[in-house]
Amino acid sequence: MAIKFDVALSTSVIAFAFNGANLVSLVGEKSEEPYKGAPMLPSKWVRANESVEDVAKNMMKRLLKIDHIYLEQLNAFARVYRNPMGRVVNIAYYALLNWDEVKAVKIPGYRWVSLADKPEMIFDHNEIHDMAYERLKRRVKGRPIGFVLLAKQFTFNNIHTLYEECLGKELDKRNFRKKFMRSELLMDTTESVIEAPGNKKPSRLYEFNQHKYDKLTLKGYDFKF
Amino acid sequence: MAIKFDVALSTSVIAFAFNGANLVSLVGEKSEEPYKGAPMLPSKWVRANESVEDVAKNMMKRLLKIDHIYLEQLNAFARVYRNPMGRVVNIAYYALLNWDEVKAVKIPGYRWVSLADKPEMIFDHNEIHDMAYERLKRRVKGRPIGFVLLAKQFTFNNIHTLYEECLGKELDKRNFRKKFMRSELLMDTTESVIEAPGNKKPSRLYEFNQHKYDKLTLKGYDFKF
DNA sequence: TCAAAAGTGTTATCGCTACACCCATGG
DNA sequence: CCATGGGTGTAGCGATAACACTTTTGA
Repeated sequence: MAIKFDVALSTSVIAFAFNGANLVSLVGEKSEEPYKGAPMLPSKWVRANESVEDVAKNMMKRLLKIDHIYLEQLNAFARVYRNPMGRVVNIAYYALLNWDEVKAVKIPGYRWVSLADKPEMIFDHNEIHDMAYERLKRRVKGRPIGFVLLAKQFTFNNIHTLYEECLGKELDKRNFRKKFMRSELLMDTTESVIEAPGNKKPSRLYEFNQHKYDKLTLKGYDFKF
Repeated sequence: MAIKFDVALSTSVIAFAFNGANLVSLVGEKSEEPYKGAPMLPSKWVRANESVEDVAKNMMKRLLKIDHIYLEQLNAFARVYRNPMGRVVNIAYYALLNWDEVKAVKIPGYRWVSLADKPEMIFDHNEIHDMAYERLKRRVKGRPIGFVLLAKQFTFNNIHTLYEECLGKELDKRNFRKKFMRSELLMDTTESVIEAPGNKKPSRLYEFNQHKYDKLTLKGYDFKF
């Protein structure tokens, strides 16, 4: 049977970041008709001679002015009629970003939205986004991804809130700290900060232990909260 | 930017079954040049108006003469040069099959191989297969998939061996039984069989509890062996 | 009656959960 | 000196892991 090169290829990226209080994701808008101006995930066409992952990576790097990004394939979305213009296979990635690196960047037509404020998007992009969030929730349990999402130094509150956000439920402060400390992923620094303007007592700052982190990432461990 | 419909689409399926002693998977061979006769995963081209999942499903149904199959998307394989004939995006699925339903079917050019005997395959099919096996290992822990792989009735030995095979390690007989029983997924039947020709004492047969199974599948539980 | 596989309990340890108060600091 | 969030410990319980002998049956 002869090959028929009659399908178009696109890629979308669901980029998550954590702004200290909420998980946020990047939403763009369509620049052309049809649906011009409608919310959509950051997406790009992929040509026959381009690597899908590279296209996705470069799109994000250009948008966010960063030179490194954590990307993972989410799924291929390939329903026949997902795009009214023709058969488009979308290979979607999900990305985790460090908020400090991206919060200052202003990109016309793009904005960070919390999960609660996520707008209706075109095509099957809502579905893609939902799947990415589900994946994130699972990943949080299986890998110490917190460190990708947090700044180099962070308070215990930061990481505690992050986990609560990702899992969508409250976690006991003491138990959480104990478990995390047992993992030896955190290193105490001697520094501390006043997190919020009104706060009185400063919080200690932590860094993460890259060595331990690499070992755990490799093995794929099990944090069960 | 105008859409370019210049990519070809294919699908491959990694079909696992459990023959009572080993996990096996289905390997075919290429029917045309180049690489005619070379081992490959069961695969099909997908036309612009076809659903990828349907093509995958129907391929397996026709091959194995079954009318239902458990299928799950594994990943999209899309490297530019994965196929020397041109840009082919492969959306791969992994399937779990009941050995009793498929063992008798003889398909020219296809054979079941144990993981140890898996041959070198064309393109990136080795990589696809490896990823499928990794997925299976994770799924075994997270869901009671054993029931998809086993016949309607099975001995405790069957399910014990299956889990050992999937996880690639030995599991204590008594602890395994206790844990599995606690889950209430198994129902004792009054029947028993002589498993192997030489065996003396017959083994009790179990069925699984569909009701409990559905609830657990839904929740996505946690079997930690 | 023997060989072979089936089937069964106990104990020590570890991790999880639930829960409430003191501490340090800036205002 | 007080208000605010930061930081800490313990006890009970349930799950896990390690471990070896008895039972049933066919030959």
